Amino acid sequence: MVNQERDGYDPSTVEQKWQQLWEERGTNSFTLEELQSAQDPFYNLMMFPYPSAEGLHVGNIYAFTGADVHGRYQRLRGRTVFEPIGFDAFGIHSENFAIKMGTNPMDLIPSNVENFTRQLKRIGGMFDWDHSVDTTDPDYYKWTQWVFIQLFKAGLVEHKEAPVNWCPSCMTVLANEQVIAGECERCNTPVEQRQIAQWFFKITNYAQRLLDNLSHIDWSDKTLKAQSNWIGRSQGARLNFPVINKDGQDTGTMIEVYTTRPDTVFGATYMVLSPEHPLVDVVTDPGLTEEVDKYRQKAKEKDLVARQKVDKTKTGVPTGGYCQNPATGDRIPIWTADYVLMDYGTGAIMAVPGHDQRDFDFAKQFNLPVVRVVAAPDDNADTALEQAYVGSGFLVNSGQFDGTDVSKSVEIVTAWAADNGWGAATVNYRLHDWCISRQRYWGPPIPIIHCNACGAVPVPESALPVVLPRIEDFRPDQSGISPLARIEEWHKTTCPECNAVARRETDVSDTFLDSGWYFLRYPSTEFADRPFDPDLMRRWLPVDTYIGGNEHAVLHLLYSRFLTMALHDLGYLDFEEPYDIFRAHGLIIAEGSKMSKSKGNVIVPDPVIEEFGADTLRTYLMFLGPFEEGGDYRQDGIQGPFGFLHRLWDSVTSAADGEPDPGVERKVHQTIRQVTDQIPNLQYNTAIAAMMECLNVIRAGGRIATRTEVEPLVPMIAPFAPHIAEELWERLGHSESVFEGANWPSFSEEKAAKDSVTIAVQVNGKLRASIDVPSESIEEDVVEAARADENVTRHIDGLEERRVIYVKHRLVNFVVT
RNA sequence: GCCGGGGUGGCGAAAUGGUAAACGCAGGGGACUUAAAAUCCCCCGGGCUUUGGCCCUUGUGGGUUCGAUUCCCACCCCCGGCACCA
Repeated sequence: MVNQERDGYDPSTVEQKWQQLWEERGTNSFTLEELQSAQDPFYNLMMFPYPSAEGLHVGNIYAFTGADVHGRYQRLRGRTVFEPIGFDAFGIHSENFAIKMGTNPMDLIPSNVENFTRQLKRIGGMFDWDHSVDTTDPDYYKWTQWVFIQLFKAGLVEHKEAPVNWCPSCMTVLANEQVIAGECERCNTPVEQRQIAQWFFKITNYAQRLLDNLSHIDWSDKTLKAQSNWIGRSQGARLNFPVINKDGQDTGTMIEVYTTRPDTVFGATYMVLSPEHPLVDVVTDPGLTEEVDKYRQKAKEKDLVARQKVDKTKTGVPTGGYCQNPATGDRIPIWTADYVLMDYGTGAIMAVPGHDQRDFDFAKQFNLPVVRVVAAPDDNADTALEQAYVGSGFLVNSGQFDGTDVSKSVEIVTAWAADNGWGAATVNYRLHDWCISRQRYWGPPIPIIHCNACGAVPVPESALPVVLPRIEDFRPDQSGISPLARIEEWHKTTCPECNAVARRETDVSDTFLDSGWYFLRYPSTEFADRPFDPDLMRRWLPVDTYIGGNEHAVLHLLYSRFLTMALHDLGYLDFEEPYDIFRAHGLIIAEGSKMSKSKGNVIVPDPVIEEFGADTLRTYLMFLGPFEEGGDYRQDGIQGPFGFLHRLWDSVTSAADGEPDPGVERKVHQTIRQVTDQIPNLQYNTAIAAMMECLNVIRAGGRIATRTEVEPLVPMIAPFAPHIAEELWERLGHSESVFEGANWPSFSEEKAAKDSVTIAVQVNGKLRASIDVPSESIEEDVVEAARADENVTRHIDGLEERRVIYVKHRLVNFVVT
């Protein structure tokens, strides 16, 4: 423990004082006029939290502090920094928690938001509380619904049937994460799939643009890669296989398959349709209908998670139908098997067991023929296949294409198929359309009215918001559909077009829609008549820096890019990418292992702030390790930054007038240089270490600092420890906040320059001496000084000197034999 | 299986081709003090040592280089994500 009596630093007094002053003076908040006229604007965004009942944990604080440091630094450099925060309070988490507690989410959320607000203020974030958003506020979700309607009008919204996880015992829709090992997490009943009509956003229309833009946005590499993998562009071909009857005659039905290896078509020995494929009924032999139906029913009973698990033992049944392989003319059987997914490609494949491991496994299981159509350079057409071969080589057993190298075969065979009218090159994406329907209560109602005569009609914009009614019975029940469907007085309405009796859509929208556009709203919260003001958009958007967790690498970050792109195309925005820079922060663990309630190692910030202050906690978190990699929170380690801030306080408050010591001044300038370089690159841990080192030099031997030596450390520590920085800045005689005006210190290369340098002297790469030489010494002098060193002499005497390596200001290496 | 990120003292870590272990924690010794705290000074990867020094050490094995924690190849382990994507 530090003696507070002596140095007078009491974190809680200082922090309360400055938090109050910031609020009174409006230090961190903007008026509308200020936003409209801001010079050199910098939009500093961080991912807004979901306000849980537990409150903020140290992982949240870590993320917010790292982003806040970035914003505060930009402000100290003179930029006008807008740093808003809000609450992503709709969604299944809040709803499940409310169900568990037996509380209505409408009561639960405000108290959570209040608690989060208190905690966020306490850690000293530079938040503009006048521009906060809460996604559950009708003034906000009015515009979420507006976004839906704009996309609907643009033809980017589609209503179609899609499978959902269904618990037959709870009679409710489950989210994927509520399905544990194929069973409902609440009652352990096996989960099945149900087809329900749902609303989709056609994000796949944008797949190529979403992929292409990745090459010019400045994002963390791992996030870019995750998005690119998620979009999953693949190049291949669609091939048509005619269905034939028992006599080998064409029935007029075609099965279209997608393949990335059209060149292996000669090896397609059977076909597989996904159990959901509509042609299964058409091709199935009447004698096998029962078997096939049984299999399809079994597949349906699998939940969506289990269905996609890799399983060594493949299942499937023959349909009794046949196709003709258009390359060989052979008759090949049609099977149905659940290893083929309706979701991808065309939901049907040509099976090439020789060159696809899944098809190979299936063929072995059911004794289907395996034909080699690619041979490795040292193999031939008859080399046996022990497993699917996917390497390089040349085509075999492929008619006129025998001998074609596989590097060219895809193109050549596709062209042949196209010429003969049974195929075409195509691009396929793994990305699916975005299902935004939720058969739940806690979200914004989807603003659609279903009319028997007019179909699905959007709610007129003048009638927005469609307010989510407070209902006591918000839990899922036996009816199995959205809770709002039970409230007739709510969903019964009239059609906006024909005035007939009609019904409101009773599904609510996905939380990712709420968070998909929130950054557009922050600057415009004053405007009740528009979601975002065009002038403010031009001044502040796109976001300059967005910092958040990589757990949102695909969903949130992809959806918000899509919405921005769509709104751009509709003429609402003049940019199409929302975030210039995105950086993913690392994860905080505690005492070497992941924080979890069950382990009981969750660090709660409040008691830590109580004992050490927010400034120490912030500085410690940023000191733990590289911000983009995370760190290990250890209880004992906080003493380091705590002591550092105390010593800084002591040195600043006792600083004397006078000339700085030249050696100390050099260190100060070197430190400014390093910290200035590292903070914008989020290298916070080493920037803090540099300041610690600098203060150690200033205080060495118990010396009292001069004011010029220690003053630059105050604005430099300010991004990390804003309260103590404000207090010390004031005590140094400044009347304004350190954050008003560009108070970042400057350095001079001249003053940072060393007048002597330590040179490592090696013989054959091994260190034999260290010598000090004047930094402007010429090579010859340094080499001679090195050669003169006694220990060096011992190692080179009597040997032949072949080379001397000289690296300025670094080393001399004598290469001898 | 695929795609990321990692593996360095007792611990968190630093160094991106040039003195491995900066900074901090924990530990040990000393100064100041009636005492404690705070502050300041010293030690703190391992081994050998004639105390001058010498040898070993960044997951493992190889390579490139005067020189490799850093670049290349192969392998092992840990963490995260995706996963029958045709």
